[in-house]
Amino acid sequence: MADAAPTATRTPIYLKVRDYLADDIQSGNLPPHTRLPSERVLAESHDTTRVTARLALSQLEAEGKIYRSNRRGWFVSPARLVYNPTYDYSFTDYVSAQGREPRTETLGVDLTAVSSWLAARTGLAPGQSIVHLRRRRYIDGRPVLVENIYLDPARLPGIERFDFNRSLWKLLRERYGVELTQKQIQMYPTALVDPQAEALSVSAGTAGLYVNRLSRDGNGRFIEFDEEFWLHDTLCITVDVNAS
Amino acid sequence: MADAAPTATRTPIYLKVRDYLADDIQSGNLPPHTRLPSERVLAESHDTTRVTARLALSQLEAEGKIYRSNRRGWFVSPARLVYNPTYDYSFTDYVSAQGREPRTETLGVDLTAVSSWLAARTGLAPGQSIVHLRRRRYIDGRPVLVENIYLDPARLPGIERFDFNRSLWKLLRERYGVELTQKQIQMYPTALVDPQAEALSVSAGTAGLYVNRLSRDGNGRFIEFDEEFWLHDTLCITVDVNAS
DNA sequence: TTGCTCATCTGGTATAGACCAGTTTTTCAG
DNA sequence: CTGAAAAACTGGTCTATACCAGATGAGCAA
Repeated sequence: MADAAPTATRTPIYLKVRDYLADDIQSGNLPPHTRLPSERVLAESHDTTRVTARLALSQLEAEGKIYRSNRRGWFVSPARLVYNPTYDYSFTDYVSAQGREPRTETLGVDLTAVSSWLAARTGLAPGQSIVHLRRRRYIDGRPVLVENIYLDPARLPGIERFDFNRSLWKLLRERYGVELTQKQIQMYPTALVDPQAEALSVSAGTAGLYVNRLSRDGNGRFIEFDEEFWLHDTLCITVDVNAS
Repeated sequence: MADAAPTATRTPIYLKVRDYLADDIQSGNLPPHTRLPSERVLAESHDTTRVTARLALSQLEAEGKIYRSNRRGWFVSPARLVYNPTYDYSFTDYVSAQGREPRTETLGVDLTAVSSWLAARTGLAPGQSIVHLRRRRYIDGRPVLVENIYLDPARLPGIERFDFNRSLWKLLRERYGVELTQKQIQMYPTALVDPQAEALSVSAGTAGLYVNRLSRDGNGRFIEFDEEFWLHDTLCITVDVNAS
């Protein structure tokens, strides 16, 4: 007889908490970058436990509506950056054009050997020297991606000495007269794991988007291979196609 | 003095369990669609609790290495489908070409009115009649996406009476002589929530990839708008660009 | 063989704590 | 006022347990 009560309330608690917060975000009560109440406060105010509150928060994180900052709290995600990987606009141009503030940080430049994986993807000879550039990029002060860029020093002599905190494509165009006319892009959602997760100050397993791009010049010659690891909530990819 | 022990073991338990399973998958010990040991067994064999075992499993799920089947267990993910949304190949062709078995299921066809959101995206008049088609698609028996397709009955008379379990694009080409020459594609990672999550038999919050595609004919006239909700571990998107 | 029941297995949801490691704020000595 | 130390707070990881609901398979009845 205890279960004679109406079974209408079949919605799990964590989904109610999720929807409660989602409404607050949707309505504009919680603008982007606002900090949410702490897990303990959320749990108490919904009369539940931290584990359940975290379930709700993880749901919103998976939807891209909130993000976490290590041991600082949960924050409302800003709008996604609209990003068209087929265009030759630089990250800086994109971000600025959408009213946001871009920043690029070079994490390291070194000369390394082409791995067998990279060789298979690019057609370069395994073991040949290649310039490896690592960068971290920010939008409005939040790190949103890290990337590995591979450039052929034989094709681009002296490339390792430039300032990589600015647009690489502009550099290629202006200093080397290179136009990137053929691109092969691959991308898929996956979790960020450790070298990248740490570089973005997120915990391992945070949802991400992996994008790589192989660029050649008009003669089909290798110019650049770029691997980007994005936080999954930061971008919306667009592609326009006009078939012949 | 208790902490005089070497602090080498700073790796959380759930990451060890994750790596243990990842190795087993990587090495081929656990081929695609194999069921993993149950959470209770995993917890016991790693001398920990179910909560921690679930953390490890969630990590692998986020990476796309395993998937869950509602209350049946955790399974090894098969390879991602390579999918090029700019090409005119049908889902059926893609999947077959990669040695997998496609299946398409029509969930419903109805005549509805163009919503303001759809109008803004497509340029159609708000309120005008439109054919709404819902389908679910499978790879090797696993449901991997649900989609909403909107077609203009004025442009495609009688469209609602065809068999949608086959390729829509072939139908458009063969019965209506329509070629889809302009496409605008948007996509971003997000969680699957309820109408879609339920249709795919996954729990709300499962990671997904949202893709939409607006197609026009050679004259720029609206033909189709398609919204796809994919399980995030099922595909790898590729795009080729040849700039002029 | 077919179809049903039922026990058993699975993951899904939830409670109630605990300690740790960073971050932020407060406090207080100088 | 300044700067360093301490306290208070945050999420991160973890234990131990409970009950529920859907999936599965064994066993049995027709």
